[in-house]
Amino acid sequence: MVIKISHSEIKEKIIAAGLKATHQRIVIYAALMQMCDHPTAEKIFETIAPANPSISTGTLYKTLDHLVAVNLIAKVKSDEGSYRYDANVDNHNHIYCTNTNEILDYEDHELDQILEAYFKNKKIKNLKITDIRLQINGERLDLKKAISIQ
Amino acid sequence: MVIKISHSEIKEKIIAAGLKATHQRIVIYAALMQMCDHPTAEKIFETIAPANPSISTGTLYKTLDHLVAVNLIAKVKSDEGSYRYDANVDNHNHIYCTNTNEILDYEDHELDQILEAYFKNKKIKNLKITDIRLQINGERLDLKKAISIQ
DNA sequence: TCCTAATTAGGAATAATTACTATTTAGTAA
DNA sequence: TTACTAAATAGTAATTATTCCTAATTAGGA
Ligand SMILES: [Mn+2]
Ligand SMILES: [Mn+2]
Ligand SMILES: [Zn+2]
Ligand SMILES: [Zn+2]
Repeated sequence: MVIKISHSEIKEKIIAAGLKATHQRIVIYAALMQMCDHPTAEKIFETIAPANPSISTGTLYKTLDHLVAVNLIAKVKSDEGSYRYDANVDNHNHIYCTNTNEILDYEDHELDQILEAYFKNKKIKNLKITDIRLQINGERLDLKKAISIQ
Repeated sequence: MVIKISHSEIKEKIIAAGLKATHQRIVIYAALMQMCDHPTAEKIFETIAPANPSISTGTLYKTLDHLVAVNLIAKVKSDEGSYRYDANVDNHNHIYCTNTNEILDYEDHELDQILEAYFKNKKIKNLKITDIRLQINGERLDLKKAISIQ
């Protein structure tokens, strides 16, 4: 999902999260918001580099860490070597496409409620559950068509 | 869960999976079976190295890949930089402990059935679901005590 | 405007993994 | 048993993703 949001709104979100709204942070956060495919750090770098050739990879990684720390973005595990990032921090699940390496969002309020209800009773001793995420692994059948939730 | 299995049974499992049962593969697979904490490649290396000083990291990684490919073991994503491995390939979920970096098994047949039933109706267009895994993230409260499912 | 801590650029260093290549081995067939 | 061959391995170099380092710059408050 592409999130349509103005430059100044991004600035405000960064400040509200307790960070200085530097040019680098705004650029990186704005770029990730436009990218709906859970990009790697490298992909984000390639996206912002043409217009911002002076932003270094050191800054990119540190900025991504900062944004994760204040919960403006999320770090997503992947099956390849590198992590991927997500501008959507609302509770949602991911579809991992094993043949295309796509990571797609799967939002399903009904399922969230089922799981919430289930784990309300099913206590795990000595563990405070912070969140529960579903990882749906599968194969995209027709590579010419997109995957879509009915 | 520690899987109690004899050396020759391991050998047979490797052959049944279509691989040559070499000393290296038997040692690596046997080691992982004894380790219930989803170890990293490095941890496995440290475990086998004293008794098998000639097994190289190249062989270890290639062997782990082979065992994953034939579905004798599973590669498990982690929040730190390295992957972790699991001798249990039966469908089960993982508890990720954010403060201790433990990865624990969470087996729950009742939950499996709920999810299976749910996704039987909820079709996702153009996707063949291969499996659905739950990632339970949480914090271990008392570091002196273990986490246990009630 | 001045000050200072925070941030950044640029690049070196590290960690995990993969790639490479010469040597060894397992399994098969003569 | 021996010979053969493809597969596997050891040892190590290379690569990839990420982190670390340090001097310079900057943001934002006094
Ligand atoms: Mn998303
Ligand atoms: Mn296990
Ligand atoms: Zn997402
Ligand atoms: Zn497991």
